[in-house]
Amino acid sequence: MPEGHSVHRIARQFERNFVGHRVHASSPQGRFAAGAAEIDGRRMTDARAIGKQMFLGFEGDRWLRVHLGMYGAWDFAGEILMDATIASANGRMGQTNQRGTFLDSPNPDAIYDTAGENSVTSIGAPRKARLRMAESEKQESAPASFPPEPVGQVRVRLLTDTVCADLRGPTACEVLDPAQVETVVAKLGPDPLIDPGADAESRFAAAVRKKRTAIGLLLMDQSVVAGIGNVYRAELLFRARQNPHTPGASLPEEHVRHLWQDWAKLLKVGVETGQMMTMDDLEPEAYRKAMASRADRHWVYKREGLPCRVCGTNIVLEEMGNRKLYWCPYCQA
DNA sequence: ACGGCATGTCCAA
DNA sequence: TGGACCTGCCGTG
Repeated sequence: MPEGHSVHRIARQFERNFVGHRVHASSPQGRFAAGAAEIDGRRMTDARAIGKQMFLGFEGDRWLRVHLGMYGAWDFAGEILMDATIASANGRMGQTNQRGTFLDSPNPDAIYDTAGENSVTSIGAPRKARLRMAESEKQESAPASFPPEPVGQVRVRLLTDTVCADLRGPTACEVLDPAQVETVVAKLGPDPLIDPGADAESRFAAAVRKKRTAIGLLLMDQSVVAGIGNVYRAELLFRARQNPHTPGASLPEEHVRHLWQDWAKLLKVGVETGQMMTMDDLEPEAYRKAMASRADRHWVYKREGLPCRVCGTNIVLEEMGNRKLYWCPYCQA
C-alpha cells in the first residue's frame, strides 16, 4: 500500500532512532529467525529508501532489505525521537483524534500549522509513544512496558536500549550483501529524492519515450521510475491532463519531463506531510472542503461515477495493469 | 461478526 | 494471466 513517500519517512525514522546504535534483532514470529541472527548485535550504519524499497545497513556489510507490499507496516515504540515533520503531522493527532489517522482531522489547516501547541514540545525531544508507519501513520500512547509484548505476527523486531521497531506483513524481508543490494537497486528506475539532478529526469524521459507501452503502465513500472503507486499514478496523469493510454513513445519529451518534475514535487510534499497531497493547486476554499472528507481528497482517485472537479464529466474506472485506474475522459482526452 | 477490499510484487501455469 | 502472499480497515448486517 505505501507509495514512495511513506517509505522515505520510515527510512528517516530509522536514521534518527537506529543509525549509530547497536541493534538486537529477533523474529518473534520465527519466520525470519536465520536472517535476524545474521544482523543481531551489529550496529546500524545506514537507512535509506529507494522508491518503495528500504535498505537498513549494518556493520560488516550486511543489509536488511524490506518491502512492505500491500499490507506491511512498521511499529515503533519506546522513547522515539520524532523527526520534525513526523512530530508535527502526528503530534496533535494522538490527543485530539483518538481513532483514525491524521487524515481524518477535522481541521485541515493543522497540516500547515507546525507551530501548534502539541508539536512544539515534541520536535527534537524523545517522546514515549507508539507510532505505526505504513501507508498512513498513527500515533498512540506508549505501551506499559518496554519492550512491549509482540502483537500478532512480528517478522522482525529491531531493538535498541530505548526504541523498538516491529515489522509485520512485509512482501520482502531479507539480509543481503552489498553485491545483492546493487542487483536490486540496478533494477530500479530513478527516485527524485535519491537522484535530484537532471540526469535522473533524462533517464526517466528516455525510458518512457522508447516504449510503446501506455504511460499509465509506465508510471507504475518501478524500473522506469521508482516509488509511484496507484494513487500517485492516477493523480499525476490527471494533473498533467494526460490520457493514460497514450504510448510513452508518442509523448513529447517536454510532457514527460513535466511528469517527472510533478512527481518530484508531490513526493517531496508527501515526505514532508506524510500525506498524499495531490490537490495543492486547488482554490483554498475548495481545497479546505475537499480535505475535510477522506473520500474527497483527490482529483480522480476513487472517484468513479462522480463529476470531475474541473469539467463535471463522470470519472471513469477501468482496469490497467491489474489495478484500478481512475481518470477523466474529457480532461484527459 | 463477517467479508470484501487495498496506496504491491512475484511466480507458476 | 491468475493466484499467493498475509494484514488492517471499512461497510454491512
